[in-house]
Amino acid sequence: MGRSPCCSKQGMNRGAWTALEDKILTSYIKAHGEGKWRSLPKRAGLKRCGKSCRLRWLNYLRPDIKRGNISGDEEELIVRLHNLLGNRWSLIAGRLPGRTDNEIKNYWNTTLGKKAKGEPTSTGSSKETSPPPTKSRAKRREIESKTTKPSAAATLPPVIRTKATRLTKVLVPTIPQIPSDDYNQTANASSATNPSELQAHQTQLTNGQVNAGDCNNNLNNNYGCNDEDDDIEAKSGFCNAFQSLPLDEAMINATWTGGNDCDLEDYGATLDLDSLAFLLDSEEWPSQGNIS
DNA sequence: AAATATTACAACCGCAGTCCC
DNA sequence: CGGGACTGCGGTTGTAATATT
Repeated sequence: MGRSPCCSKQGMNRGAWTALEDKILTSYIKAHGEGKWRSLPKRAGLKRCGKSCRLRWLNYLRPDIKRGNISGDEEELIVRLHNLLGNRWSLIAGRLPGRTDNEIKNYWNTTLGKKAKGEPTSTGSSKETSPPPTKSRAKRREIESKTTKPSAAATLPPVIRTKATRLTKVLVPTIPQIPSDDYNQTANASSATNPSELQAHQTQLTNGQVNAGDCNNNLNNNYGCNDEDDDIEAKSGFCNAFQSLPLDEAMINATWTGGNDCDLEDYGATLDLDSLAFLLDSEEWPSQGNIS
């Protein structure tokens, strides 16, 4: 497959965007909408590659972006989601309204990743922490690569995947099969969902009979999502996680109650920070090995 | 005040999935 | 069905700003 030449073309601007370029891109997208990134620069009169325009828009210029000041709640959620999902920044970002995958990724790499490793963090002012040993970045990388791998592997949860992989296909992992008695018990405990439907759904999941579209429909039908423009990709990712769930009582009760909105951050309108934190607190939340 | 180190984050790179002819 | 184009993603790099020596 051919790769786009992107910014390597002669005459293309690279590096930091100017205010003028931002303005041109913003006004063009406002007038014509997103998409067709490859041809967008030409049509908009920008000397940038489409990729660069897309990135600039998604990570910086979009009007709904919330910038800076990641709150404690958000930080905690990022940590928990990272424990759960690994470096799938887009999925994590999908649960943090107004945050971009790039921002979360940067925040993790500069702040939270160090915390997770038990290193002193520079969050806020670096004056607040004892001065770190003097190392250039290259030296630090060299040292980290030699020294941190074994201990990090022992202390950090295993990362699911390192390569970019979209979740448009539903992978059905080995799902811990719930004994029917137990299942009926948990299903009956739910007042929000029909137990027989749930059981049928789980059977489908176990047998690999549910694809992303079905899952999408189920989300729409059962969990209050109605907007057809919803991000199927994010839902698919959600479906993957959903399929891995043992569907215990806490999950059924706490998470899937109905709602009218269908934003990415709140499937079923209850996946707000609190409920998601509750969800992640569940002992039954699957290990990462079940998700990939 | 100057030099050096460190941090934060915007931007780029390249792979992989999907679309479409 | 095959292959090129397009798009999205995570990893990595470049660099301005800030802190430290």
